[in-house]
Amino acid sequence: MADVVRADASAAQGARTERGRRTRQALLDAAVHEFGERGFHATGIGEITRRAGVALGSFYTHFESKEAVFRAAIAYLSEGLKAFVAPRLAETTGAAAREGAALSAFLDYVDANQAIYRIIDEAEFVAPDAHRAHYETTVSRIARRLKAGAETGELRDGIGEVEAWAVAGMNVFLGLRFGLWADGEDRSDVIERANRLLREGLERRGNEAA
Amino acid sequence: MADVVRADASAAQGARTERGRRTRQALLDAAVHEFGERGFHATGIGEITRRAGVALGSFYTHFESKEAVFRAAIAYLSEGLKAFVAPRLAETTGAAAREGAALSAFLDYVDANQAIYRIIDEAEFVAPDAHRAHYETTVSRIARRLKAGAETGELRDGIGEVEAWAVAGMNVFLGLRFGLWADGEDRSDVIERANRLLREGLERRGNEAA
Amino acid sequence: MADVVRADASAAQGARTERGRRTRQALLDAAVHEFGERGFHATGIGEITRRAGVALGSFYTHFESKEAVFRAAIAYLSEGLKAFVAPRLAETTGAAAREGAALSAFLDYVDANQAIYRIIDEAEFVAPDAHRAHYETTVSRIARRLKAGAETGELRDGIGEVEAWAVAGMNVFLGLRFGLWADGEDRSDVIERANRLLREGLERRGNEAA
Amino acid sequence: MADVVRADASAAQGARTERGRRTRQALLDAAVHEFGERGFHATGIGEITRRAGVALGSFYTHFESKEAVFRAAIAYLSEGLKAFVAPRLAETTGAAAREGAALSAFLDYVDANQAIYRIIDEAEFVAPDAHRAHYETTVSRIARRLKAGAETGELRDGIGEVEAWAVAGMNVFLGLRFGLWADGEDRSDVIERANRLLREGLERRGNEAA
DNA sequence: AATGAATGAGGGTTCATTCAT
DNA sequence: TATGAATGAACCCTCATTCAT
Repeated sequence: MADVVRADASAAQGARTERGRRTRQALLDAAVHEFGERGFHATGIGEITRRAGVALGSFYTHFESKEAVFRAAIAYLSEGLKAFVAPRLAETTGAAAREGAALSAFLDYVDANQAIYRIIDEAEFVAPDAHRAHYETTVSRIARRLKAGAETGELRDGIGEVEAWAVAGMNVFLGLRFGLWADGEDRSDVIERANRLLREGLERRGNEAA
Repeated sequence: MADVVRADASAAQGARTERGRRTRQALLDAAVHEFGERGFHATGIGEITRRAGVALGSFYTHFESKEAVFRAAIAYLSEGLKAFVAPRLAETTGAAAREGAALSAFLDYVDANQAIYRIIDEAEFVAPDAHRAHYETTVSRIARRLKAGAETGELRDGIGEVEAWAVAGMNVFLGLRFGLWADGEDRSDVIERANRLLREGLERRGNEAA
Repeated sequence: MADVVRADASAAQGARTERGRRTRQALLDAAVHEFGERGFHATGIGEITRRAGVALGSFYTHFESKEAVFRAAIAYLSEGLKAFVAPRLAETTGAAAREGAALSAFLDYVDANQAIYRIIDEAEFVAPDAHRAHYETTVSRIARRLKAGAETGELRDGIGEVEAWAVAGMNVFLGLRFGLWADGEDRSDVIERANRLLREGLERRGNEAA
Repeated sequence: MADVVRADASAAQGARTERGRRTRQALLDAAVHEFGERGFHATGIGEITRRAGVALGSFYTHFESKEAVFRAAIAYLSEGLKAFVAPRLAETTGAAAREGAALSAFLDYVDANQAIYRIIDEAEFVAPDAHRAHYETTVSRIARRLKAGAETGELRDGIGEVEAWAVAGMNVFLGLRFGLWADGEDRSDVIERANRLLREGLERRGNEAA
């Protein structure tokens, strides 16, 4: 996710002074919240600047357009997620366990950053390239992990892109249902079940008989 | 999907005469295409009526509002998908095979109705209740099938909502990548791999050793 | 002037009904007045619609943009001027007299349509092509008359574009000073002097001596 | 033209130090170019300062407002023109020849300072008083020359303001067509024709017969 | 039912000018 | 003097919806 399309204007304009950098960050934070709560189309520039505590016109000192903040918001959340998940993966050993850790970390991140769902989903319409780039990066990270697991002999040989997209879809939907729409479910149970599905599949094994 | 929230105006207004029924259908078709191509916000009523070949004002003879056609479009696609998938499931036996058939049918439907992705995804922002209802219905259908598989002994006991959401996510993401964004991949390979993942999981079995 | 660049939207949109035609004309009249009084940049769409007695949005039912009405206004005045001058020329005989009649008619038109100056002058910045086209058409009309005068033997041979531009400039500046900025001067004296300049030039003739 | 309305801030502010004087001049030069290329309304302060190589805020150290630089630009060009034309007039004898020299010099000035047209024309809307003052000064200079010619007996008696405005219009339009919009025409021919028109008029003389 | 003109609130963006450093 | 961020009024245009025919 680190290298999601970067179309924001951070370099092109503004942010020459420390004060400018702070204002830009305030605007970006405000945008993440507003977009997350109301969505891109329902959010006006005025709402972003009001939340950031600056004048309307100041917005354009730091971002080229509404779409530009939106893209900046995607990059911000994408990178935030990556930074949040990485250490949790690092401290986990075992290919299957690592996928469980990834899901677990993802659920935790969603808890604290609910905006990520709406923003990345809405990107399908507002910034299709960034949307696709986000998922492709995500999936390629998963694919890399799965291939590493195959190399150590923990996972089956021949695992590739299809499996990675399947895992990504699983995580995203579980994050939607048990992260964003969480309703008091036992989260460790969710993770354990997802992990078992990934490890063993759904079929009854011979030695599991009645 | 049949019972997705019905907030459209089909019953409330219009459709009294045959002519009216045809106009309404032309508008609905046009809306599905326009929403699918441009998205809800980028599509104007005028574009729908132009595509349908009727005057602007006529739109409101058949639909209460823009949101109303959008909901009608969701219902239309939802029901279309259900009607398309059902017979393919009916002719398949075996719990695992049935999930493969469901995915296969879904991919085929997406091929012919690419609008379904954009419309249902955008519903998250435009008609959140319909969006959520769509997924919950989808998942509950999967859950019912999985439970049936457990009862026949083909699948593990205890399979429930978590697994159903996981399967749904898998299907949706594979449909996105290998249906909507298809790029010449071998589709039967996709289905086979997804099915194997679902049946056996990803771990190397003991008897698979070198 | 009849064939000044026509970039207005009269054909493309609106004006399908009689009511529409009336509204469009009201907007055009209002635009001519506002542009004439305040200029293009100082005039807002709201001022035009207020003067026309219609809602703001209605403007865009009839014109594509602010620039489009401006171009329509140029064409309107250009054609109005031509229609006003033509009969006065028709009833005049003699090449030199005809130029005097043209100036005289022009001064009268300016009296009643002061907007023409500001609108055509401002076109240099707002619609440069229309501006240039206006002058080129004007000049070519003058050139045609001068050549006709040369053919009848009233005017010198070899008169061409240069002389036509000179005459045009003379007329425009006299119109500016003694039409738009008129300050009680005797207009017939102006016309007579201009005409004499055109016929005889400024040099003292031999037979005029003291 | 020297005494065109001076509303610029040159005296009022800035220009205390040598550095300040240089910055002010850089801004004025930049403004002349930008106004000449894009026009008053399409030119932003930021474009002027960028071209001048100074920070945005510095603009207001040297000019009171955008209108103020515009007026300064008018004065600058007006005076430049006068300074350019004067020596060419001084070295010419004969009333008619002097008008030819004036036109010739004007065309040469326009070549090198195309901005003069757009800036002075746009002044009609931006600084009407300066615009009018510019033309009145120009015309009064012409009138003075014509009257001098009448006094020496070269030109007819009774020549006055009307003739001066006519000459001014001629020059301006010839400058527009054969200076600004020049298209490879033979300039000396233009000057000769204009001069002949001024001296002799357009009518065929008796002694010109076939 | 159908038509197309009319409505007006709302939104993104610009830009001359001011301010703090 | 110079800098560049900050300000906020103003403006053009869009578009869902209503209305008169």
